[in-house]
Amino acid sequence: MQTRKKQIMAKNLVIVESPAKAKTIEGFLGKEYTVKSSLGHVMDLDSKKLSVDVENDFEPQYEISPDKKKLVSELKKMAKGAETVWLASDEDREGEAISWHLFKALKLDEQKSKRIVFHEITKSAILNAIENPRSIDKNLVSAQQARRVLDRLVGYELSPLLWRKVKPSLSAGRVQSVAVRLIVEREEEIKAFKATSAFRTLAEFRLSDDKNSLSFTAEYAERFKTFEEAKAFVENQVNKTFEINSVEKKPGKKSPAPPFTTSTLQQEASRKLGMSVANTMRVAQKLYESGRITYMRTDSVNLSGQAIAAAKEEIESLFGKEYVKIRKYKTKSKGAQEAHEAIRPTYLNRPSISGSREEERLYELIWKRAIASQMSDAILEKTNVKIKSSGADKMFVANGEVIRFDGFIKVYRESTEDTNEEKQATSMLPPLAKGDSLNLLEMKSVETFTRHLPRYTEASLVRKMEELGIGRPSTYAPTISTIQRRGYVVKESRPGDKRTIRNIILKDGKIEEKNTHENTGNEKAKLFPTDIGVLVNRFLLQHFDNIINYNFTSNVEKEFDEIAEGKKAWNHIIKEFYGPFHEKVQDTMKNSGKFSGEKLLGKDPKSGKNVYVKIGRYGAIAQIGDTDSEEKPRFAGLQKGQSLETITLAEALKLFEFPRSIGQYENEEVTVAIGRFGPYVKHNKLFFSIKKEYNPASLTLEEAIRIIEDKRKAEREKLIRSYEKDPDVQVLNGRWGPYLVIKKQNYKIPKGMDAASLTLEDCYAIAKDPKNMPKKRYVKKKK
DNA sequence: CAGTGAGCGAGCTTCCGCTTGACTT
Repeated sequence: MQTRKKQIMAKNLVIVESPAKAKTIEGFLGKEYTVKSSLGHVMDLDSKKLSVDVENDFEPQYEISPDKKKLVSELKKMAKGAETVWLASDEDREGEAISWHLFKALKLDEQKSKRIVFHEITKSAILNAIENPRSIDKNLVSAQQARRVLDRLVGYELSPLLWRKVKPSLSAGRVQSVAVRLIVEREEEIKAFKATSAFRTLAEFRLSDDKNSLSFTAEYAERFKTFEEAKAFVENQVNKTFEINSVEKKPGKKSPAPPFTTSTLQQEASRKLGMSVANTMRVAQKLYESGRITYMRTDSVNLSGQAIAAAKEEIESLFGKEYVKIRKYKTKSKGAQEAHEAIRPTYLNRPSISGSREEERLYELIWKRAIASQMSDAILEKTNVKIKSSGADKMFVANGEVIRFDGFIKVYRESTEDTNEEKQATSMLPPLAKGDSLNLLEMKSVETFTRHLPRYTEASLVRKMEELGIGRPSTYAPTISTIQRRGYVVKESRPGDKRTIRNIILKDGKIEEKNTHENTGNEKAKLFPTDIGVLVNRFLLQHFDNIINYNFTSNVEKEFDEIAEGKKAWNHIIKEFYGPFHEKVQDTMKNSGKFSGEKLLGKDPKSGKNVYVKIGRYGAIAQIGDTDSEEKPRFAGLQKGQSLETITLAEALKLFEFPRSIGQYENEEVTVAIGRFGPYVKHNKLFFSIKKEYNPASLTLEEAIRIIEDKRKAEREKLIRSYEKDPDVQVLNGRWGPYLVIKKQNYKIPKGMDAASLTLEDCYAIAKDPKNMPKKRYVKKKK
């Protein structure tokens, strides 16, 4: 085979991290080069053990990652046949370690292997790299090792402590625990927040001598604390005269945002396209693999010279020379390693591509942002107008903004942050001059409330993490799913409350008081902490505040830098940390009791016993009676939506009304109970989930029978075919279409076969073919 | 996920950062 021959004969083997990159680079290099990818790290610590010898200078026990065994042996074979192996992993701490691990795993020869680096995937950059090889930077590798070992020690000592003291299967780590802390603390701030209100007074004016001129709005420079003050003020404005006191014009400008990094892409895709962080990355990966964009996991805002030139050309041809402004951006984020370019289209002369709807929209966003980053400033003219009332001490103020030259705004405008700041409305202003007399069309004093800090969205959490230097572009999305999977945090939409707003309106010389309403506290796809999240955070804060300190990562990063510079030995750094840390872990393990968040709600009126809520082995539970009393306490799980913090005694007592017998059906007892997955009806050993439209507390026998019959009907419709001769064989209709079941084993039905007309023999044949076996799930979660 | 929470005890869970597939009943 052609490729095989080429591989054996290739004089040079180049190894990069990503296969898409390998393909591109192979095109740049001649026949004498074969380019392969390592798919990231090839060696790691065994996940089953601590794999760090804490007694022996913290020697890490690396092994070839189980899913990389095949790849490594393949690369090893190819390396043997090559004259030179070029280790071309990314130029950052992790990349250096990947090269080192490849060197070890492939058993490379120092004479025959070279380390090269490049920051952009262009022919000249690659050729330049080949001209300037170096050797592996062992100090940088040590810094990575320190990072890896520290994370392992923290994660694998804290997590088991949580299993013992809080709940099994929990986890803690340098990054995830801080992410949870951010969300828990934001929620606490929101709970402690008390909204206050003030009255803003807005007036709509028009020039007196020009009935056709544009009307505009100005705000009085004082806000009134009370309704009475506001009312007195507005009443005093009746039949007063208004005149322009001053008009001030100032030039202003706006500059474009830098091209996307992983974090800014996630934020803008969330705000502008409503995409989740994980989805954004999935779609970006597709665009990358199909050669549409550069690498999507990057912390760099840098563009290659080639890209800048292409952007310039594109802007010139689309909008003209005056729209071009070449800019070099510098990263501001902590701990950025800048191994790649910013995220940009591979070809800047393509404003759009064809693909799935999401691919098209995300691509367009990336194109616009990259193009706009090389465009001129928008030139603005800001106007500030002050208006004097004959019946007020302070002025009314109007702000206007006119765009004199649109510049980059022609293409792209960054969306605004979700903050608690009120938007300062600017409006279009008619031509105004000092001394102009104005007619008052309407004046309104409106009650406005202060707002609490916003809850985090996935994307705004990433932004905050980046700001703190916690996590990396490749881990933002996975970290966010981890903290949700562990049950520390939930992403939810919650309806808000209606709030009454008082208004005082002056129109046509008459004063009117009016109440209007606004919706407040409505949340869409925001992150909320759960009981467990709050509890684990409290536990960690109590015992390990140094680790979930917001500065922990940036402090250790400084030490990693010193290791990289050869100023410190990596295991010294680890030793300094581990001594006191490990002692604290052991002390907590021994001397601290269960950390269940137990809370006394009150007394059960029937038995007089104490009623508690706490976190149990499977989640939040209510308990009647004391644990150390002679009589066993009774337990009941809390329902979805209930929380330790908000549950009342009455609500907790209600939970003990289950399981409850509600009658007989087909000579079998029907009971209602609440399980881990919500309320259910039990009948003849079978379970039937109770849907939201029913209330389990008052479920009648009739309703229960309907639930049972509905499920039976669905079951009947599920069955496409069964066979008299062999009752073990069934053709069923599932979520993903028809499938075959033989003795509880599922099989895929090959494409092109009609499920309804399968004979028993067909079924056996399908079951025999290993192709139709359901493959093992990648992420296996089994007890 | 499977409808528990006593008590005993075995056996399991877990980190962060690099990368893609393979896959869902």
